[in-house]
Amino acid sequence: MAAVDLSTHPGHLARRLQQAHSLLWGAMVSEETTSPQFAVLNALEEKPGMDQRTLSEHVHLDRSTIADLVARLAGRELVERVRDPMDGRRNVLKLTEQGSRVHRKLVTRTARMNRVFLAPLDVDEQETLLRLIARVAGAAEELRG
Amino acid sequence: MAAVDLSTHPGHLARRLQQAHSLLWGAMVSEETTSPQFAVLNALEEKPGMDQRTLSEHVHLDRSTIADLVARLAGRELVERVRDPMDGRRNVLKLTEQGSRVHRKLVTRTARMNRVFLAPLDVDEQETLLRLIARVAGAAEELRG
DNA sequence: TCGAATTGCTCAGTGTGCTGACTATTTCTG
DNA sequence: CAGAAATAGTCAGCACACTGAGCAATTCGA
Repeated sequence: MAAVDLSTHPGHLARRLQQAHSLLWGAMVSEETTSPQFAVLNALEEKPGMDQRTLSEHVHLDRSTIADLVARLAGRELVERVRDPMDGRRNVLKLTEQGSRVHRKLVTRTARMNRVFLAPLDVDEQETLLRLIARVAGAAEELRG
Repeated sequence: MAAVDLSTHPGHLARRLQQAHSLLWGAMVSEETTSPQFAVLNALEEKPGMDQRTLSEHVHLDRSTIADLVARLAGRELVERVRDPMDGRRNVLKLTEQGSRVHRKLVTRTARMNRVFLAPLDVDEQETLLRLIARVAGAAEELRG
């Protein structure tokens, strides 16, 4: 059977998009703190005191991945992770002073990076792209909740 | 500083899109053969005899990742990898009989899966989404070639 | 032609991300 | 209230994906 054109395959394109993004992230935002790590810092800035399961739902990562990721952030003392005295199963998470500082710094940089990343498109197209991706991803996430 | 809305961040959306895709891939296409592996099989179906560097450019993965990936495919005897007698640096790659069979089977399944994946959008929107992603990813890839 | 640069691959190390199995704790139910 | 079910987290194992370092083979240039 003949080979297919991968540029019509959303999965392949999604991977390329993410790959391109992480390259630019390393150059323009941070080499130490990755994009998923930023997502975690951002979620904890918004809602301090979350446990890991709640956090994993917020940033759309599973519990194992969150555990690793939080452990790294805790190791760098950007996140504080303590056992909930009310419920011994939960880890309660919040940003440290330093974590908050890092988050603040990255917010400005990611804004700048996103502009550069989307620069090949005009403003209407940028809005369309984000909306369409969100619809497809959202629909798929809903299927398996 | 206040937290930002990650749903306006293309990197975060790209990750979610890819994650949703790989979930559906596992359910509708294959549990053994991943989407990047399919990309490799597809490239080798189109151009047998490629070396790993050329392959890595075709599927937009770096040499190390390709090496791992090809090793796994070779282990499953879907790909044949032999040292080029003309140029002792190169590995010459091609599909085995079995690799070709697997590719053929997955082509039909991925087509079906892509339809389901993009079903939340109408046909115009689907075309737009693919085109916009390709433009952003392509532009970024060009920057660092 | 011989040394230097280039090229292709491999390897170690790190991070992301999943599944499935296991542990500990809490909650629910008879 | 005791046993069962549900919940939160951890751990092992696998795959993807990158960087940077190193090795072997080829090609280029003085």
